[in-house]
Amino acid sequence: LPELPEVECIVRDLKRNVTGRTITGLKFLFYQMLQGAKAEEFSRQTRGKVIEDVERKGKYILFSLSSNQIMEIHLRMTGRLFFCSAPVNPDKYTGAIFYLDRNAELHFQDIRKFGTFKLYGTRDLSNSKPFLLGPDPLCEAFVLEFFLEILHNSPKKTIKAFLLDQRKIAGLGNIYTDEALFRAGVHPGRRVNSLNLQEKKRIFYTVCSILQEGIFFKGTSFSDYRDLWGGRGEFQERLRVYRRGKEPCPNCGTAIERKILAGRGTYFCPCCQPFFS
DNA sequence: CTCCGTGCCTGTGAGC
DNA sequence: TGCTCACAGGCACGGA
Repeated sequence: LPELPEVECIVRDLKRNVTGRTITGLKFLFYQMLQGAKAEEFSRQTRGKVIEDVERKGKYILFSLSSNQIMEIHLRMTGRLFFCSAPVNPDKYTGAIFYLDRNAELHFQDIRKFGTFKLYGTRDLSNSKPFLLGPDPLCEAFVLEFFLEILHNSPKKTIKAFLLDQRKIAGLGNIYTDEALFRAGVHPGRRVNSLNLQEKKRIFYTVCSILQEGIFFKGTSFSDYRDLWGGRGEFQERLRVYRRGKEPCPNCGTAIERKILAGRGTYFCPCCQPFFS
């Protein structure tokens, strides 16, 4: 499940390996990622274009192509990008192959086919989804004062729903949200307006630090995530509550609980993260 | 505004 | 062993 740290790792590797390369061809093996767009048209518009830059907005990957085009890829649940410097046979989950110059290939693979591709002009960028996201928690502008302000604007939301809302903050998913709240000692079902300043400060700090730690350990390969070369991250070994229902809390030994909150399987320690309103 | 359910997909693993 | 079925959670959408 690629969240901000996983997408950041992929984008860093893409920057080093595909920027400056020309897309010499694009072949589709399934079409769900196009969401109704015409494959032929998509291929025609990317063929011959130079990848000038790759960047991340939240969990979106944006390729800047020559002739002022942006290609947006979202990996959703099980999407992967796999780079190879020489041609390889696609596996059964490969949905698209970008042929690059010097014989390199970039394969898009997706078991569940939820991933999406979009293509638009740089002029339309301000109307695109990635531009409508909340602030990136790793950017310099994301300071405590700002976090307190946006929290203040959503008093009735639960803190878990708030952190997962990409219009408030961009990049957190289910794994890093649960881990950040555990480290902050805050129950995921708490309403934002029930949090005191200390708790808000701890959440701010743990959100920032958990994401940086996730990047440092090359992401969470709990199940599906792989890096640009198919390698695994290491952060799954450092998860303290996610998918550890019934196991003892690493702080106090109490059994970790699992409940559905904000529509997701949610893990927390009932002792270290007490609920009250 | 906010919450909730549904749809999109397929692999995994528990239980019978 | 082999079958069924709930579950995994990203985002969009419609309705309460």
